[in-house]
Amino acid sequence: MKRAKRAITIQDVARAAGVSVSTVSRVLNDKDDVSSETYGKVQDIIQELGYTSSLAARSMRSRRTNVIGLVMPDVEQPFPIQVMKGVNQAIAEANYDLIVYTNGDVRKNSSATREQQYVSLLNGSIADGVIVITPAATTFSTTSPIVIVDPNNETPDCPAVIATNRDGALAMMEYLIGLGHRRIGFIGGRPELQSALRRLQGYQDGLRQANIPISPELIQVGDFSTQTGIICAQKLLSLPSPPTAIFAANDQSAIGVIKAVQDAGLRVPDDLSVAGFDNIPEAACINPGLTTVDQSITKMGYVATQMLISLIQGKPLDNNVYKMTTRLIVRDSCRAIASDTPSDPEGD
Amino acid sequence: MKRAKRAITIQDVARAAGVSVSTVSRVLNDKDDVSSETYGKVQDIIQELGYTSSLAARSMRSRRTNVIGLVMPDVEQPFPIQVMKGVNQAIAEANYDLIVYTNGDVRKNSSATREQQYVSLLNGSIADGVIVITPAATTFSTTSPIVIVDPNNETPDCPAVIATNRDGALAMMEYLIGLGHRRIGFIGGRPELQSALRRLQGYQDGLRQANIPISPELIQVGDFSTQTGIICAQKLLSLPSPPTAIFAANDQSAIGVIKAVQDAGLRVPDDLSVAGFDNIPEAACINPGLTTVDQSITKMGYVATQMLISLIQGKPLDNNVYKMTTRLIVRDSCRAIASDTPSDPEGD
DNA sequence: AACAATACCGGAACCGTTACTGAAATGAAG
DNA sequence: CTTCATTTCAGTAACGGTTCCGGTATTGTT
Repeated sequence: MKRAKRAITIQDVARAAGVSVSTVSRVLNDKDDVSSETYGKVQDIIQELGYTSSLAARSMRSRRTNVIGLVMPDVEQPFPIQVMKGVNQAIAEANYDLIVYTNGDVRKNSSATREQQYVSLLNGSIADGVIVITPAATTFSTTSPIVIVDPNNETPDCPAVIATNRDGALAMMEYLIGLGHRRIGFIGGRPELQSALRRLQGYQDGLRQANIPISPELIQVGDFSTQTGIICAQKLLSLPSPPTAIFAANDQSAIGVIKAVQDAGLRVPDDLSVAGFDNIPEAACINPGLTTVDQSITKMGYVATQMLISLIQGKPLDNNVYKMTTRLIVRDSCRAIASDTPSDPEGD
Repeated sequence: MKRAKRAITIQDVARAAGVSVSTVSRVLNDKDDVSSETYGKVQDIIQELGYTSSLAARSMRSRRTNVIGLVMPDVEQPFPIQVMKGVNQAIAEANYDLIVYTNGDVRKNSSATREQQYVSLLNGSIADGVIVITPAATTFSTTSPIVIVDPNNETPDCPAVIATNRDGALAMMEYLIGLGHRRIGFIGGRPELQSALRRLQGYQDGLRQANIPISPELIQVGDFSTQTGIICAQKLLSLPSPPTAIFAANDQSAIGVIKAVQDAGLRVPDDLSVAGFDNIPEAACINPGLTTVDQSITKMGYVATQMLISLIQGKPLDNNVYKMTTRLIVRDSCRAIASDTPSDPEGD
């Protein structure tokens, strides 16, 4: 590894090329008032010295860096990772660069002030715009464009991409009820997040729609983690009258439910149906395949990035809020209830 | 969303507090020559205005940012994502911040010059040190510390974390041969990567050790992707004398192999044993569970970060190269060969 | 040939921050 | 009452770029 004492600066290039610093800068930024001869000479020197302009210095002076900032809540969860992939795709196509800002400590992340700090940090200095994933905060103060994925308020006051959480959950409930389930357990997500509340609402609306009374004991408060999914599932299973299906507010929890059920010596879906929400990659490869609600997480990141780039380039948005439609993904973790229910046994 | 016209600078804070800019700077950096009275006043104003210092300006002036840069080859692959998680953990513990630099386009990433660009970009301006994952380049020019995860040369000239790729592959071969397999197919990784070559070497050494001749037709050149895993598996299966086991150079390929085998109407492990390398999370949840080689990917990121932080703080490293030991993970995708081999059928 | 227009380039100011230098104020010591 | 050290702060020069402004040299126009 070569380890230079000092980084090569634009001064070094200028000196080597025998031109002024400002001329080198013009070459770097493809300004037109440079003779092709000088342009070539400077380019050669840049190649030769392996010069890369300092992002810090550049962004400080000219408020344009071609870098997009991404603030991630937690790198352990599949959801933000999936969003990040979508962001990455859009970034690549638009010839921007991506800087991800993240803090490993989960506990710190719920803090809204910390999120604001990151936004300020990126936006004020380095990035032309910022994307924030699943913030705890509901509002941000910023000088450059911002787009929020899965915002934490119902009617976001800044550009955002949201999934139709209630509709998706409702669709799942219609599916489960259609399979004959009447006692359906629900494992919620972190209650401080809007998306979790909307999914709970879909659950409740589904029951109401089918004239099934809502039983509070069937509703558990989770936190989107596998571990808590296991615990909540155990609670539901130990009820005097346990549910015949469990709908978890995200796939991570649902995977926990499947684990708990199998550990209890029961089989999915034969003894209990399990449904999730998100359609993360793991949902397809676990056994049994998880029936879930797809919300095109990667596409959410992709769309958010396109929106942000439009804003950066000064183009107005068609819609300030992009609603990502959800889609029911039927795999093998749910089954029609057959025993002791003399309803309509369709051939399936 | 509040959208200020101009970001708040240290000047604004100084003016509001009635002190000089340099005093505010000293408060920010906890220098000792400031009276507690002034300190409190300035802190209050900072809170009130919601001031965050510009990372760009700060890093330009003082060569200390408390930020660590991570250069990722590709955000689609599980390997770098796993490493990133480990990096993130160590970052959080050490109270650093993390900036990830990535470029979405896979084709661009193999370019060594592009990697160098990213390294320069981060190191020269923003980050106190840089971690590079699975570079195509073998050497980097940099002014600040750098640690490489899975470097692309056998004897790295800069601090690195490497898995014992050959040993791990050898252990897998011993296991497979111990199960009675003699015709073992191999699906390699991207041949320009050192880790892929070392695994191939482990495969060959395993055969040699057991006095099994190396058949070139059993060795396929892959690229670590699931898609290519499928294609290579199909080629191997269509051989006049197909293998009884396939060892893929990574889990992604192995998953492709399982798909291809199942699509061909065969069963894993009954008709064919399949083994992988990496132990990515998916390996545990596919059906059948993939027998693979664990190389503690997350820990690689964790260790690399600790090494980098030591270097940043001026502490010398015990070892310039950290070798991560590999471990055989036996799941359900391999089975002892029973039919038509009158060797030694040990009870297992 | 004289002048205007244009292409090309250098000089200098500035972006927001920190490090260094030094000055005013205060207190201690002679 | 002077002298000197100490505390506390303000002023200023960088850091590495970009951009505006203006100055030559070249070209075009009459």
